[in-house]
Amino acid sequence: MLVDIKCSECPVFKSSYFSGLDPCDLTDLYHKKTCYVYKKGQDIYYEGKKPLGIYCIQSGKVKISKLGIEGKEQILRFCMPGDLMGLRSLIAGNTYPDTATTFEDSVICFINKRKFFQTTIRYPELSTRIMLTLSTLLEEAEKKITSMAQKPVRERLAEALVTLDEVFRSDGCSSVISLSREELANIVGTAVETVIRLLSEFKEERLIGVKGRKLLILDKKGLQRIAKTY
Amino acid sequence: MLVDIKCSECPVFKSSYFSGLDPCDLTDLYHKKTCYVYKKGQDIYYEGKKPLGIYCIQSGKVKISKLGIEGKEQILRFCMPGDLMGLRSLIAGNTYPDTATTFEDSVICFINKRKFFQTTIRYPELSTRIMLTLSTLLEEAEKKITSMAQKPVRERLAEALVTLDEVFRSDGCSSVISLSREELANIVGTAVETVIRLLSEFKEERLIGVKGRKLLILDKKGLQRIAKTY
DNA sequence: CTGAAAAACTGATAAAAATCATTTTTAATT
DNA sequence: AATTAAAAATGATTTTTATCAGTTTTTCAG
Repeated sequence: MLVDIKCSECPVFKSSYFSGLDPCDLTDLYHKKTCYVYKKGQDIYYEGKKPLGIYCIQSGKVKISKLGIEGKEQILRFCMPGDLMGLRSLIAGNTYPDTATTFEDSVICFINKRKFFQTTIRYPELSTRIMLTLSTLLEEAEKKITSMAQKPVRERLAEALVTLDEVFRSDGCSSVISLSREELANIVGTAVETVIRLLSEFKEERLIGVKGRKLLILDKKGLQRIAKTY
Repeated sequence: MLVDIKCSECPVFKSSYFSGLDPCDLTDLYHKKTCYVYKKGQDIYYEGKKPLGIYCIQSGKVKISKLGIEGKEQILRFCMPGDLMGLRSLIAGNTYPDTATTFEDSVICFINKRKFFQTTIRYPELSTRIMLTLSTLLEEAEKKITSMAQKPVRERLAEALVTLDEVFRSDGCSSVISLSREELANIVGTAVETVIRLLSEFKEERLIGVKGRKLLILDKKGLQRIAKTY
């Protein structure tokens, strides 16, 4: 598979952070970046590691998680093609506070720190976009804090399924969510058994379909009603 | 009380976002800003309102909260002198996703959108600092999500007390935390009665002192041990 | 295709936390 | 200083959720 393509020919280029660069800078970026192919389940970076640059997802999906009490995984969010990963730590100059793991086979480009900052300085609209991204992530995080603080597990699980549906949907068709029960528990903040019991309830209520590990959202409106996300 | 002082003479100037501005821009900023005096408990902005600029705290403390299920308050964080408030929404161009309420009598300056962006564009290091602030807030928020998901109430309350101690400490002396039990519950995500019972336990264990509404941290290390924040 | 390991599921029980009802204390106001 | 409203505290009870122990199903390497 050809992965080391020109940025201008990248499937995510139009909607990417770099769409505003002029051809010359774009060619330069292409020469400086490095493309890597990752198998499902591989770490791109991990908690405590020093950032050397940023990662841009060409294809695939990535899980961002954090270690909590006694090494228990807390899943924070998912990154999709076109997303930059590791922005935060690169900017703050800290080690990564979380771990990025591919969720399926993925192609991810690496741009080193110096090159990235050079480009950022030249393109103020890139800075603006980064601020926008950080702002959006922060708003989502604070919404999640509120859910965690105030909603019971059933509501949080419904909320998570609705969010996942949006993340995993390809085209218009209803998406298939393929996460282990444990991963669902690590998103919602509950025990695996509780997730299993609640999924059975949702299935009983014809809100979801269950086919082995794969979940199918059947009644998104119904789940949203349970989740109380208006 | 004289509040409409020159930015360069502001008590928080040295450590402020604007410390890098040259004298000319600083004078201009001073002429464009507006100072307001707020009584304790007043809203500076509220959820759903459109941002018209940003707020810079000259003196006082501000509580940032969000409405959750059935209007229940979720307290997200506190802002201190020198902090900018409302950055996020101004950048994202959205209505405020949260409410800022003074926690004590405060003096807060307002800088309108246009002026602020003019300045930001002229000073790349200001953009960088904003990105840094947003990054830090995001990291803290994601840490809090993990706590909410994985820690029992007792640990979360201990954690909140340690954080509050750092927020409210003036100089080196141990700080006095003056929040209602309900507000503590709205930080931690629990019921008021649970907070009351746990505070009694902490008092019993000589971790805190209770004098009416005022709490005194007696054994920060001990609380950190309970909170499991190493 | 088969067997072992992992994941999913089920039921019983325990623990944590919320809710409800009531009393006591504190703070604010006249 | 007395009055009153709000906040804090306490006890009993219920609900929610976690934990434990065991069974069934699925997945995947050989």
